[in-house]
Amino acid sequence: MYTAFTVDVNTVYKETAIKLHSTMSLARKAYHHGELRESLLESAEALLEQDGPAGLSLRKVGRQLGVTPGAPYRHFEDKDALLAALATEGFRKLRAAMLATQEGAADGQERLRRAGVGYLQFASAHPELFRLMFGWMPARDVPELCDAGDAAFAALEGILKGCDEEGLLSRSVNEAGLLVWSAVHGAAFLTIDDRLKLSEPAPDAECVLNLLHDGLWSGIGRH
Amino acid sequence: MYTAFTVDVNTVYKETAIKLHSTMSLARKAYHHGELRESLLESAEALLEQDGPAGLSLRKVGRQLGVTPGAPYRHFEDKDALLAALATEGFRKLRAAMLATQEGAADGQERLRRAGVGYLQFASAHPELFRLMFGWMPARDVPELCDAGDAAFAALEGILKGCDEEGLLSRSVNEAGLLVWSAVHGAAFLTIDDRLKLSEPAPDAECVLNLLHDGLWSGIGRH
DNA sequence: TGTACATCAGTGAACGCGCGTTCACTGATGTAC
DNA sequence: TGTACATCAGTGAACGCGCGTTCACTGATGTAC
Repeated sequence: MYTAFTVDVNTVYKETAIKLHSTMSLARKAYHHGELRESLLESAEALLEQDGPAGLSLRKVGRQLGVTPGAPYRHFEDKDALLAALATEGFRKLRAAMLATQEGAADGQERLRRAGVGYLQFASAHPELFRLMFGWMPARDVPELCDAGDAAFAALEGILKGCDEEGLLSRSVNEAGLLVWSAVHGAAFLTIDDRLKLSEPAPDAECVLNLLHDGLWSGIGRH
Repeated sequence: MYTAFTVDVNTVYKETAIKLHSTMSLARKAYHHGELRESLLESAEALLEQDGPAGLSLRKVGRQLGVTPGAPYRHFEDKDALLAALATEGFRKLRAAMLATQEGAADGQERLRRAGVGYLQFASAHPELFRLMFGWMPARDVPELCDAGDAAFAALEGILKGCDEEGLLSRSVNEAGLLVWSAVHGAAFLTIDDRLKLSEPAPDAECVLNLLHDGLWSGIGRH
């Protein structure tokens, strides 16, 4: 029984990258990794953020996990499937980021502001993933991926509908949505491409979004 | 003298992809291409738009031009240099697109609108190039490329300054710039990623931009 | 509780591929006299 | 105008590389009895 070694292994090898699990943990190397699918996704995202999309290869991900080149194929049909799973997870996280701080918001306007901050923070935290999600997704039509993308957009739409019901909007939900989404999405890209030199040091997500929010809400024109 | 064949060649081989030039043109195959640098850039952009960044290789570009794999190295130090040149040219075209229809505009507001339309049209016409310009540029700091990018931004800034001098703006040029650029940039990405399902068929650049413009100028909130 | 066995999740070697890049070369161009 | 020659812009063969993917295999797991 390998499990007999659990304790020693945990202390002796904790400095190695090998992750130990209660049900497997063993001397040096597990034949069965145990959570390879999750680990692949994690490693792939780390690699993506580090080297960009061109630097992401299945072999590298496997290598980083101490696993054979063929191993990932037990969990993903091919490389594209891994990327799709990555993007899908990304959309879920993006949605979660928008909705994370909704509680306790006074009104629709404040809910919208908070969702925008979440959007920008997500993009800043995962720039390459964000690019992958938006630049690459249309190529493949994976239902799961599309659903996750739609759900993220639906979160924004829901908040705007709330605004509308509260009588806050001067135009249709669709028009307001186009404007709001464009502005936040554009700001996200400009931020991760480091094209915003508004101040030194670079302004954080909340600050950028407050500027956007004020401008969007009341316009840039003199009335 | 090969030039003696010019006329015949032009008629006989016009169906082949070989481009003939007054100073070289010859039987079937020129040793010296004549305009290889320009041709490489053209072919590379076509390939980029067709297959995306992953599908762009120097060898393919050369092949498409009927030239040896080594030939491009007479004109570009390496692949990155070609990409940088492509992006540089892209920023020049983007700037030109923004400024192309400025003449005859009644005021700053109209100038801003037209610049926005140009921006959107450029992105629609060259989606992959647009992505390359914005996603990839920060990696390398090629002075020419940075200059071209700055010049494009400066065009927008100039128009906004004009608006400011005409007393049209309710906020600073910097704040208005962040908002306007974000909105148009975001709309550009959403457009090329085909995420805007406002209407069927998809709205054109002018239409999307008019919506943005109205919203930006007067805000989405009820006053 | 123990044993047999189907299933699962890895191994590791191999495949063919297209890529970026180098290099010694050669044909074409253009310039000096 | 003609000739010699330096320079330029190609050739084509070769290099090593890392990649995605396949495949027969085997160790580990979990389930039925």
